[in-house]
Formats: sequence, structure tokens, C-alpha cells
Amino acid sequence: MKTTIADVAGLAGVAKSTVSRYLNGGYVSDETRKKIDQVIKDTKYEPNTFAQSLKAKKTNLVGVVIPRLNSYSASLTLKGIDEKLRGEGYQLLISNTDQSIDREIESLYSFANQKVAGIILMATQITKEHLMAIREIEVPILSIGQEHQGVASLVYNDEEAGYDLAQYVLGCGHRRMIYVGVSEADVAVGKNRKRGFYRALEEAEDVEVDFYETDFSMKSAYRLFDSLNLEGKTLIACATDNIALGMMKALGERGISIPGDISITGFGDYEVADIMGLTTMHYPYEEAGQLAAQTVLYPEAARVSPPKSQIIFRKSVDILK
Amino acid sequence: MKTTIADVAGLAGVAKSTVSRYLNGGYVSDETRKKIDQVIKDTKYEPNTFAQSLKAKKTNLVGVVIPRLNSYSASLTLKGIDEKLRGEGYQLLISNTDQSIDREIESLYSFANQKVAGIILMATQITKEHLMAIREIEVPILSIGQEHQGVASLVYNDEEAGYDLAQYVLGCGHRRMIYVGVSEADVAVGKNRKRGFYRALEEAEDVEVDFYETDFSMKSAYRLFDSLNLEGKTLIACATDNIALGMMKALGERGISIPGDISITGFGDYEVADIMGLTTMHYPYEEAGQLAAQTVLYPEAARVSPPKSQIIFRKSVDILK
DNA sequence: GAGGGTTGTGGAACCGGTTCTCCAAACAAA
DNA sequence: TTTGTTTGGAGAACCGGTTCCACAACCCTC
Repeated sequence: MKTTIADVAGLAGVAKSTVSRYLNGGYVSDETRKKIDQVIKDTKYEPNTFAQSLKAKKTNLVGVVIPRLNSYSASLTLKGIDEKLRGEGYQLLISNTDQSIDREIESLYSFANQKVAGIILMATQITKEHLMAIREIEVPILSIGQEHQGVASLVYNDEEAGYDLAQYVLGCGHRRMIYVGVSEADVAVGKNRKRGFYRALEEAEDVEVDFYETDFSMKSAYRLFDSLNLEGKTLIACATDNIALGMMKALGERGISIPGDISITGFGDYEVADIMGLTTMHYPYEEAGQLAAQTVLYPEAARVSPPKSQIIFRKSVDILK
Repeated sequence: MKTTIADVAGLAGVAKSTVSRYLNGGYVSDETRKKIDQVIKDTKYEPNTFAQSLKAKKTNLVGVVIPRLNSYSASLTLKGIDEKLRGEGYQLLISNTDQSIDREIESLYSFANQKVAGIILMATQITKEHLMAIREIEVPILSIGQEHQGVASLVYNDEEAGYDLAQYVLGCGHRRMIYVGVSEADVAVGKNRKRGFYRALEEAEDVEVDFYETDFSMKSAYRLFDSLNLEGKTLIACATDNIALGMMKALGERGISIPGDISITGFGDYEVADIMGLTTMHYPYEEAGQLAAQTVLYPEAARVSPPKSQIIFRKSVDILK
């Protein structure tokens, strides 16, 4: 039988309330302190978390809503979150939504019902339903990757990242290119990243760019390849590494050499980008995860933006001149 | 203010106990059933999970102990687990241990303290401390990937997988090869996989194989490459895709062509194996995760072994004759 | 030495459910 | 009409903590 606070109190010859005070840092005389100390050590007493939560209406759980569990950025961010949380004595509760908005909302309510101490939301987009749920449940929420008025968020500066990468490829002499992006419903990746990229292009002269849209999977990118018009193009800029990887597979199969025949870039710096020699933009996912955990637990602390992304130069971009 | 069972009872004009019975399928007359039904709908009443758990000494949480969050096999297995759990009304609690045995043990106790309904343990190995913890905490535990007497487990048939892959490369005419494995402390990958592979080799004639040991990271494999003696070898068999990928990077940088100059194989069928054209052994991680969740929740159900692994033929193995 | 502060402790109420015991009403059988 | 048997529901106790309040003991001060 598990020992309870009443057992401890009995063995130490004091009242429950005294033991509770001892545990929570209230005043207790040195003498009783020692007695309780001893009993707790002997019995290996550990408080029952429900009983605590029942009164406190709070848990040591932090919920994370994630659109895809098996994604490089997600799992690395998760790792960062978990590290921080563990250090602060919190546990990680996960809900994988498989990119379904309904399930995101449902998870939000479900977490709230479990009285989690906070929620980290890695949404694909923030809809009206999201906002309603966020307002209704009274739990600190932090959105990672997507921002929206009235919702605390931690976002990468995707506009800048896009701009920087475009600057780089322009510097390499590329003027005729293809940009393969994703739906603008995804503000961070679909909108900001592209906007930054295009802004740099507009500042340059004699630039032509064709746009194609796909989703986040490697397979879709791979399939899309055949509808691309490569005529005269020297570079394919992809909104994510996965897209770039899909393209590279297609390129490889057709004997088109990188960067000899065509250059390619990605965003994200997935682990494989290294072996594939893909020039891409590195995002500090793990640090961001830690920061997110920190922020959701202690919202009053100064809002910090995530560490900056930076270009990783590999060999998939040809220097033309 | 959140509505409680007492509120519902008050509004419906019945006692708490009656509402509780209504909720838990005890007998209630049609008349009162209707009244309570209505009140619950009006107030959107949802039971407080702590109060329930406090009495029941059980939660709807299932803990997963995982050595590395950012690994392909882990995240895919996790996905499978989460899917099944969600369907059964359970939540996923995760503890990333960063390959630390101490943290695995600690997580076990911590989960037990939270009264999780079950624990899925993806251990790197099962030590005496593991066994002690498993015995002490009275929670259903299922070990994935590693097996040990007295511990319910779900393991791939790695011996067979190793054997099958070796049979295949032998059939392709390879006789001089290198096997890059990991520590035998990892029974599944380090021991069984290798043993199966070697068993097939022993059944053939005139076979030579050199063994090298590394860890699970791509980087270590990449660094190991330089100490390999490739003289006369036609194939490198790697115990994981990550190892193979590290090798392929080194190979590529040195201009050694695959499979023209040398063949290579992996185990795991990570997502990138596809683009890289790596011939490897596919493991049904997601299905295994679902099965694990199922088994840990309903241990009495017949023990099933996980779906079989199978070779995925790509182009990293040369057919010699 | 009576009045006024501290300090430490015990007791009881409370959090929001579940479950056990007991009782009342309804109906059937004698 | 009396007795026996269901059936449905009320009430209280309980799960294991936290917190509020009252009170006793002690020290200080005028």
C-alpha cells in the first residue's frame, strides 16, 4: 500500500496539516521538521499528484499540439521543449493531429480539460476556431511557427530568411529561376518565406521567376517535377528541404546534374541535407523548443525572438560568374 | 466557474450519486435519465479528471519512454502509438531520455507515480535497474525493440532480417564484405541483426567479412570511414540506415561510386533511403507502434508479433555476376 | 501580572468525483 | 390486508491532498 500524508503524519505524531506545511515551505519548528524528515525518508513518501491537482486545479503537464510527429523540425523542436520542461519539473503531453484542423481544436479543449499548465501549439494555420478555443480555455498558450494577433507566438523571421537566401543566389549570378512553394494558408512557410524571397528578387534587375505550388511531402514534389518548365532556368528554390529532396530525386533519375546543369536550394537544414549537399537555410529548432517551453511556463519573462536562421552553404548552388 | 457534478445534480433535482451512476452506466430510470441528459447538455458538463483519478487510482495517460525523439524510427513508432491511443481515449505522455539509462529508470518511476495506465518502453538495453523498476512499479509495461525474460515485449525478428539481407547480397554475388555494426549491449541491433547476417554468411562458402563497430549517429559512421580497409571488398553492410548514410557521404566525397565501385546496404528504410537509392530492410514502425499501444492497454489479448520486415530493393547493391 | 504579539500546531472543511449502504415506493403474491 | 420482492435514488463516507481558522504556549512590555 502506498503511503499517504496521513500515514506520515501518524508516524511522526503530528497532524496532516503540519506535514503539508512542511512540504510546502510553511513554518514548522526544527524539532518537528526533523521528525517528519525522517519519516518521509523511511517511507519514501511521495505526494499523490491527483490529490494535489484536485485542489490546485493545475498540473505539472504541458501539452504540445503537433501537426506531424514524424517530421524533422517537429521532433527536434519537441526535443528542445522536453529538455526545458524536464528541467523545470514538468511533463510533456503530446497530441499528434495529422494536419487535421478539427483535431487541433479538439486537442486544445482536451488539454484544457486536463488542466495542463500550458499549451504549445504548432499549428499549420490559425483559424477562427483556433481563436475561439484559445479564448475560451483559460490556459497559457504559445504558438510556434504561426503568428496571429492576440496569440502569444514564437516565430522565425521567415521573411528575412527568404530575403537572405534570395540575396545569396542572386549573388551567385542566378537570374532565371523557379520557386516551388506551398499554400499561402501557411503564413510562415507559404507566405512570409516567399515574400522575402521575392522582395530580394524585385530589388535586382532582369530577374525572372516561375512559381509552382505543392505540399510538404517529398513525394508530391517528386511528382510535380515533370510539370516544371526548366527551359533556361538555372536554379530551383524550394520552400522546404523536403521539397528540394523530392526534386533532387527526380533530377538524379533523369541524369540532370546538380549543380552542373541546375542549382537547387531548400529551407530547414534537415539532417539529410548534409549528405545530399543541399544548400539551405538552417533554423535553430531545438533552441526554439527550449525557448517555447520557457515562455509558456513563465509568460511574464521578456519576450525573446528565436535565434536567427542562417544559410548553410553546401554544393547544390553553382556560382555562375 | 466550471460546473461540477453537484451543480448538475442540483439542476436536475437529483443526488450526486445518481448523476454519477448515469455517467457510469448504472441503472437510472428513463425519466431521470432524460432530466440529467438535458442538464448536462445545457451546462456542457465534463467530469474533472483528477477527482476521477483520485478515487480510481488510474489515469487515461500512457507513458512512452524514448531514447531519442529525433530519430526516424522513434517518431514513426510514436505516431502509431498516438493513433491507437487516441482511438481508445488515452493520452500520450512522453519522456525523452537522450540515451541515458538513469533517465530511463527515473522516467519509469515518475510515470508510475503519475499512475499512468501503461508504459511503453523503447529501451536501448534492459539492465538490472530496469528490471527492478519494472517489478516495483505496478504498471503494465511493454518493451519495444529489446526483449528480456519476464518483460512483455514487442520485437522485430532482427535475426531473420539480418539473415534475409545477407542471403540477398550473397545471391548478388558478393563474397568480400564489411559489416559495420553497433555495440552488442543493444541486443536487437547490435546482436541479433548481426548474428542473422553472419549465420547466412557461414552457410555460404568462401566468404570473408571484416567487422567494425560504431554508434547510431551518421557523423560517427562518417568519421569511421577512413579507418575502413576497403581493399578487395565489394560491399559494406551497415546495421542501420544512418550508418549507411554516413558512409555514403564519405564515399561520395571521395568520388567512389555506388554501386559501381562498391555496394552498400542499410537497415530501417528511413525516409531518405528512398532518395539516396539505398537498398535496405524495411521495418513497419508505425504498425508496430499501434500494436504496442493495443497490447499495453489490453495485455490479455493474444500476443502478436509485429508485421514482418522486408527488403526494399534499390540501386545501392551491384549484381556481380 | 495583565494585556498584546508572535509562532507553531491541530482540527475541520474543502476540492469533485465514486461507491456503499440503506430506505422508500411500487408492485406482486398470499 | 399483510408480507415479500424489486427497483431507483438519497446520503454519507471516502480518495489524499491543501488551506483556513482557532487556539495554546511563549516572550515581551508597561
